Amino acid sequence: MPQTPIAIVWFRQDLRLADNPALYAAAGSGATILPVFIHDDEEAGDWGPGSASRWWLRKSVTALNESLQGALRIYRGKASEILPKLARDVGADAVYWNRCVEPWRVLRDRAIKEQLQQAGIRIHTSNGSYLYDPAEVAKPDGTPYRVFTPFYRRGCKDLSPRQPLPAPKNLRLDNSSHPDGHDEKPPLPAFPWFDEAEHGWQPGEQGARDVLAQFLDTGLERYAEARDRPDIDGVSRLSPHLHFGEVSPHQVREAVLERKGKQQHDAVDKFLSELAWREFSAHLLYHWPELTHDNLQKKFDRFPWQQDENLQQAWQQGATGYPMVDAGMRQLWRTGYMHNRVRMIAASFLVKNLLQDWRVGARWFWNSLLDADLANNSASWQWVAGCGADAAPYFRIYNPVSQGRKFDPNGDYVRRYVPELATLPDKYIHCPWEAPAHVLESAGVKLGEDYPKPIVELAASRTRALDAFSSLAKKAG
DNA sequence: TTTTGAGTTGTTCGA
DNA sequence: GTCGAACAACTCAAA
Repeated sequence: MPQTPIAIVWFRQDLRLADNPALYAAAGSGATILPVFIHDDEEAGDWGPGSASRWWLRKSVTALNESLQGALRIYRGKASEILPKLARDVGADAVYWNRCVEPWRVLRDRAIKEQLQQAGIRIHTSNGSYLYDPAEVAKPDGTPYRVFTPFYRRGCKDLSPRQPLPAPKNLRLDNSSHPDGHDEKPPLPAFPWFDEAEHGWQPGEQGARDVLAQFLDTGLERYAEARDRPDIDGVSRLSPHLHFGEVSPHQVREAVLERKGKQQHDAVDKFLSELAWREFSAHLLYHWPELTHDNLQKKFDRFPWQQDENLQQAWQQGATGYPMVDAGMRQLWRTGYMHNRVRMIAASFLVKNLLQDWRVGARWFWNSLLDADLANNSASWQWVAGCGADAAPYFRIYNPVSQGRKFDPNGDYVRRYVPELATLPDKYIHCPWEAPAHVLESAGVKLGEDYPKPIVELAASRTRALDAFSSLAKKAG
């Protein structure tokens, strides 16, 4: 038997040492720490990490292992088998982890907890990943919120997030050899074609710290106006770091609040409310696990989705003939990332103008986004489709041309990702089909050859979407 | 229980 | 070019 008790710390979406409540508690117990990560694709079912996420995850786990001086045991397989066996084999006294909201994890973790407890092992779980514990926020009558504003203004008001915890000092790590673990074989690289140098991401806790520092220095002050502009880098770019828990929302919140001077007041509030949307998505997924696949509003079960694989493929490939949509979809394919404003435009186009089921889009994003997050992705797609928690006005249908003119006024963003249109004048950069023949010719663009003609007509497809929505309103449908 | 006010992100039309 | 109004009906939150 070991001289000191052994505590397993099970890392999941909290790949950091600082402000990690599970790690902090385990270290504080005086036990020898045995850190573990498990690639559990089997129990994840349909929602294991997508292709792009795998690239990130692999790097981030490696970075975490380095911070832990190589002590991280990395396994591949069913956590419900690996963890109890490991706990038995090493004679663990306790197992620590931070809770997640993905339905498959909630179910799995509950079963593992019971199993371990029956074996006499102490389980210690924490809320490591959200400012407001999704299970704790509730209306006065005890039921969960379905609308953002009251959730944020009321539900979260009296719950004050914790101060970030320091990284534990003098971690007593288990250094014994462990031939059974340490499956270092990385998952297949997901996006073999994408150029790592191009996007400049650095997965891991240090990378997250750098991105946050950069945002505080140069991004925050203009965040309120710039966040909607894909042509200038006005967003925080924290999303993948937050998703994998390389930085906690508590750390981000605290850092941002420190900057809440007079000038940055609005920007800070705006940014914190964006962080709160992440909280709201987690709240929704926690309370409505069917969010990933069922319309939250049941009447949408009879929405007349079309199923057209040609249209879906054109959308996926960035070949719809609408530059703003195509630029976004190509940015996604090339870099594993898409600017938030463009996500809404591209998503709205698929769901409203093409009448394709939101689940088709959600699946594509899940697979292609480095920051794919089940709560954010599911909640946001339902929001765009109008079947989500809050009743979006039925008439909110984005026009990719007006959105382009408004948020990419010089066409810089389009030109970056749709280079075949690069020499087109600003006036036509968002609507090449309206350009006179001689303009197209001098820009060297043959519509239908170099760049597609629009696959649907905007006004007609908008009317069609409005009709589809009003068909839902009819009683007894 | 009933009632009232409100609901992230938009577009179009006509004055 | 700018600006305000219209665009369904519904659900949720809270009084």
